[in-house]
Amino acid sequence: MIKVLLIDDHPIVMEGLKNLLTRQEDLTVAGCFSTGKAGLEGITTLQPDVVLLDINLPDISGIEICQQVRKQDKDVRIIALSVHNERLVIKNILNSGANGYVLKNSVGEEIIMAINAALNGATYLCRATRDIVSQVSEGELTSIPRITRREKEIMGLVSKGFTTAQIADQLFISPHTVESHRKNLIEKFDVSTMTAVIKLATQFGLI
Amino acid sequence: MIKVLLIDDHPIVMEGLKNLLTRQEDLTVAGCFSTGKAGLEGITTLQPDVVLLDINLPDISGIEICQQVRKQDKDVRIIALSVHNERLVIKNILNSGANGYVLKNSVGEEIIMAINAALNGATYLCRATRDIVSQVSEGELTSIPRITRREKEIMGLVSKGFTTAQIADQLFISPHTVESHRKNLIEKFDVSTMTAVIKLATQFGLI
DNA sequence: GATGATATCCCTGAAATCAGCCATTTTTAA
DNA sequence: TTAAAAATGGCTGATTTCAGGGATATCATC
Repeated sequence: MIKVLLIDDHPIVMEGLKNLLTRQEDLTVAGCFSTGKAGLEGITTLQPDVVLLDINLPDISGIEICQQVRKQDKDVRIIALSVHNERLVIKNILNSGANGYVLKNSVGEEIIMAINAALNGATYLCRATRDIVSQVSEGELTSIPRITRREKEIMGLVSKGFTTAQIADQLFISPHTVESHRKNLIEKFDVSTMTAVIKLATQFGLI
Repeated sequence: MIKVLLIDDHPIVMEGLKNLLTRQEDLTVAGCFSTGKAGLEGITTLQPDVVLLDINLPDISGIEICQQVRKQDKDVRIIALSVHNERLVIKNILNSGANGYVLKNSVGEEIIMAINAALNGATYLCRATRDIVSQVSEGELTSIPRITRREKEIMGLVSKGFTTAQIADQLFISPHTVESHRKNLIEKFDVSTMTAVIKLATQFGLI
């Protein structure tokens, strides 16, 4: 019996996954967790064979969870779930040690296939994702950067339409400092404008 | 027996909803649709009592569906489902004639409560949403603007980091025209920068 | 104690955006 | 068919952002 663990903060999605998995005779749902922290502990204590992991979690990002699990040298198979079909996410989650990537708007069969592929040591990517990956040469894809608390704060204010000067006023810091954070963000995301930063950050659930 | 119709493009969410609803003895799932177009037809032919409607659909937005149903003078109850908890969305969906708003990360019981409230002629808002609405005076909330195809195209390119001149080149139009579109977008979204436009557009699934 | 990451601050000049106007043509809807 | 909406193009000037260099203080971790 293959033990599957679910990590997703949407109870309805969780319900759907549970329903889907329990229909499979060779699978059993070992545990369900709605936060990254609880999920990590669950992986340690329950020792599942496969983890279905939502990327956008309220506390820790799925990517970080992936990395932490891999650091612990566990050979559990991880299949990432996401609503977004973005190059950066795909590249990053796979680099973090995931064994599959399935969009939430894919059909249930795809998830079963992803689980089976992962168990066989393969990596399953849903159709739309596969196209993207094959289109792009590896070098083009960069990683989702690690963002500091202050940078997150700046992004939030920028995305609300505040200018550098206004943000500086609100945070009681110099406009120069805000400028520095902007520049760092543009560099970290490897883009050329803050608009692009905001789009990515919004998609990744960073703001 | 209360007939419920589901419109959502995520099969897993659909599965979860179906599972949740069939556990209720007084409810029956009359139909499931994954696109707005099919959903609208379903409402006409199946005459459900309640519709659970995802806001972010691939073809027509949930808000437009709401408006169209109301224009046809149907007294079906509509409960909006969304992952986002944004003022604009809430205001707009309620103005479009929805009888409830539930976030997808809320528990199943909330959806049942929303259905019951809607059937009693009440409007149910999940907790997080209620707070937002009560915080803000009606006047502060504006509407999600209607965006043209060209404007959508411009937003997409802006969000990728292209400058006005680069976009003009790509679309074989004058930079002045691109400027016009930018200005219209900023005005339509009632914000002061394109960064804010992009954040909202991303959240609303417009790009 | 050293190292690295974070947060703070400064400068200049080029490039881009935004605000405020207006006008024409084509397409769509009433 | 008439009116409204969309897409196109234009101008000026003020404001803002971006690129490119810096520097210093703090804090945690190793």
